[in-house]
Amino acid sequence: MPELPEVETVMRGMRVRLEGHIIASVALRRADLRWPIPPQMLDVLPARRIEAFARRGKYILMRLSGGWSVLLHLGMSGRVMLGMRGQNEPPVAHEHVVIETHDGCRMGLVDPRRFGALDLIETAREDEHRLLATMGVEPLGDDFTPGFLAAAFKGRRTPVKAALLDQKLIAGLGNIYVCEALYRARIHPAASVGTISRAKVKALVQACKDVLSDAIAAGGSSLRDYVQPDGELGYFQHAWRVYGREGQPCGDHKAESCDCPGVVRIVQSGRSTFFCPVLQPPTH
DNA sequence: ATACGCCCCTGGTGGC
DNA sequence: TGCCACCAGGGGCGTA
Repeated sequence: MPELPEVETVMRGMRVRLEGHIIASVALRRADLRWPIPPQMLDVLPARRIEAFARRGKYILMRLSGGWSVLLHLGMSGRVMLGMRGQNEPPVAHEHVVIETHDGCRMGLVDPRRFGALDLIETAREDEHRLLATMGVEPLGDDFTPGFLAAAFKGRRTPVKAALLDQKLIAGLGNIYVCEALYRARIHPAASVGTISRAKVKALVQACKDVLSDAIAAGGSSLRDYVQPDGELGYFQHAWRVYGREGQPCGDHKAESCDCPGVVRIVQSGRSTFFCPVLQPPTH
């Protein structure tokens, strides 16, 4: 479910509901997600104040008093359920972790496939964490520029789809938004990065930023308030222009139209890629 | 040092 | 209904 915009929106929801609150209890219903959950969370978290939230790529950081941070990744199927402590709540399947605060806020972490991750780290050493240390630039940050991307692409033959998915290069783009960004920039997903013109690189950087900020804006507006009893945010606008539209016309019907015979689906490094064969020709 | 499969795991969907 | 193959937003890791 979550790529950068979804993670950002989940984090904002957590911030609104939990920042400033004191943790009362932690329940680990399962000892492991992708990796073991450090059991010392049970000792460390209670009585600490939730000071701040941050996002790094697709990771959420929850910073606590006393110099501890909780690191959270939602994997493919992770969801954060935010609500109030209740009595007759039906149990939620795959709710592996529950954190409650003194004033009754309840956060459940649901993750059926358990590709997600949860860890406890010292706030001062967040950047040294093995999962964060090698992360690339934030695509919405000032460091992600045409110059940066052109330098990274120079002389390399990696397919551009794979390069954009590489979290060590750019942190936060996933399969859907990469397809959408390549479509907006009119670049074929199999193009070797070293062959992409400077103008196209520039368009690609802008397309990445646009596609992410559009989705964040849609996510924020779809949450009227953050007092929803669940974190079921999913993908906000399902109006993808190419993703999931194999055989259908590309674009968003209104603003764009194309005579293409339909969106094409190919598989690159084991994952589906969708693109328009007319607007994203193999050479340019 | 880079690149590519493999694998982790559960659930939904569509065909027979 | 049942069974089965296939697919799914991620990403680390071992092997070449």
